[in-house]
Amino acid sequence: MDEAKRKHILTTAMKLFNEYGFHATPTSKIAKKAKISVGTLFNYFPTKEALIQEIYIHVKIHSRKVFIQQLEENFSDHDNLQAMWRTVIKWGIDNPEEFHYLELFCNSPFKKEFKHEKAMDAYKQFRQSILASISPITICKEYPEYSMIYIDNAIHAATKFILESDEVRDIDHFIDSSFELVWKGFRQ
Amino acid sequence: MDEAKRKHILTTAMKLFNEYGFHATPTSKIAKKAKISVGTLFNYFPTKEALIQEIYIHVKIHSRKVFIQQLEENFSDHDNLQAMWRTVIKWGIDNPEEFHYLELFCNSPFKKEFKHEKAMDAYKQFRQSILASISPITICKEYPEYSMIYIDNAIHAATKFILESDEVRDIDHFIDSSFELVWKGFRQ
DNA sequence: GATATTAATGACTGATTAGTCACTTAAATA
DNA sequence: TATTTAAGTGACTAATCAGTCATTAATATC
Repeated sequence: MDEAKRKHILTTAMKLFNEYGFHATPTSKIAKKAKISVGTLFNYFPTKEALIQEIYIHVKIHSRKVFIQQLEENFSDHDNLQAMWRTVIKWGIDNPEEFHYLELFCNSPFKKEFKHEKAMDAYKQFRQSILASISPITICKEYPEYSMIYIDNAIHAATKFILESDEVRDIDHFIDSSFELVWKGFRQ
Repeated sequence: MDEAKRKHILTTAMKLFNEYGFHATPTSKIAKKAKISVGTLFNYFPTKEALIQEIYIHVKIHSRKVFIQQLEENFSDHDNLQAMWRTVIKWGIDNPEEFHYLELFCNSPFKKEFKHEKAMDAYKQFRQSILASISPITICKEYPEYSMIYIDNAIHAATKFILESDEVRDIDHFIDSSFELVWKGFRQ
C-alpha cells in the first residue's frame, strides 16, 4: 500500500466527481485519469462507494486541521466569531475542489447512510467555540442547533459567492461585510 | 394525452426520486409505482432526463402561483419581507415533497445544463419585491445578488429545520424569530 | 356493429458499469 | 542469481438500465 498513490487516486477521483458527478464518473475513467488500472483502484478501495466516502473523510479531517490550528482567543465574542468566519471562508477559497466536494457529497444520497464517527465529529470543537460566541442571543437559547445551521449556511453562501461570482473585487472586505450581516442579527 | 395521468406520473416519480435519488430510481420502478407500463411512461416523457426536468418546472410554476397570490402591500419594508418570509416557509411546510425536490434537483448535475426560461424566471417578480425591501442596506448596494442568495439560504435553512428537526414546537413563533435574525442583519 | 384512430403494453435490445481474477511485472529476500 | 512475495493489470462477466416497437386494448366515428 503506497500512501502517496492512495492520495493521488483520492484527489483525481475528487476532481472527476466534482466535474461530472458521481453517476457520470465510471471507475474506468478515474483509473485512466490517475494512470493506473481498474484493478489497482479496487486494490486500494473495495467499492466505488467506499472511495466516495473516503474522499469525504479525507476532506473533513484535512479541513479540521486547518480550522483548529487557526483557533485563537480574542477579546470579544465578535472577534472570536469573525476570526472563525475568516478562517473557514479562506479555507474554501484556497481549496475550491475540497469545498465543492463537501457540497456534492452532502447533497447526495451517500450522505444519508453515512455514519463515520471521525468525520462526523471533526468539527465538534470548532462548533462549540462558535456556540460559545453566540450563546447570549435569544434564538440560540431556544434553538442552538438552528443557530449553527444558520451560520453554516451563511458561510457556505459567502464562500460560494466569492468562488462563483466575478463581482467580488476586494475579497477581505466582502468577507468582513458578509460577517457583519450575520453578526448584527445575533446582537441583542 | 391525459393531463391527470401526466400529473400522476410526475408526483409518483417525484416521491421516488426524493426517496432514492435520481440514479437509484429506474424508470421501471416509477412505472410500477404509478401502475402504468414503461412504454406509457415514455409516451408521456421522451426521456428520463426530460421527466426529471418537467418535475422541476412543475414545482417552480406551482410554487410561484402560491407566492404571487400572497404578495401584499404592507406599510414597511420589514412587514413586506416578513410576509414573504412567512409565505415561502409555509409553502415548504405544506409541500415537503416539492420542497425536497427543489433541493434534490438544484444540487444535481441536471441543474447545470438546465435553461428553461419559464422556470428560471418564475420568481423574478418575487425576487424584485425582496430586493426592494432590503435595498437601503450597504451590502445590498454593493452585492445585490449576494443579498438574495443570503435570504434564499436562510429561508431554506429555516424550512429544513422545521421539517427535519423535532425541536420546533411553536412553528409560527420560530418562523418569526428566524426572520428577525435575518432582518436585524439588514438594518442600518 | 364495423372501421379507424389513439393509447397502453412489456418483452426485448444495445449500451454501460462495477467489480473479478488469472496472469504479469516488480521488489524483496535468501 | 534464484526464489518468494507483493503489487499491478485489463479483458472479461454478470447485472442493470434507458429506451424501442410490434402487438394488443380501448375509444371514437360512421
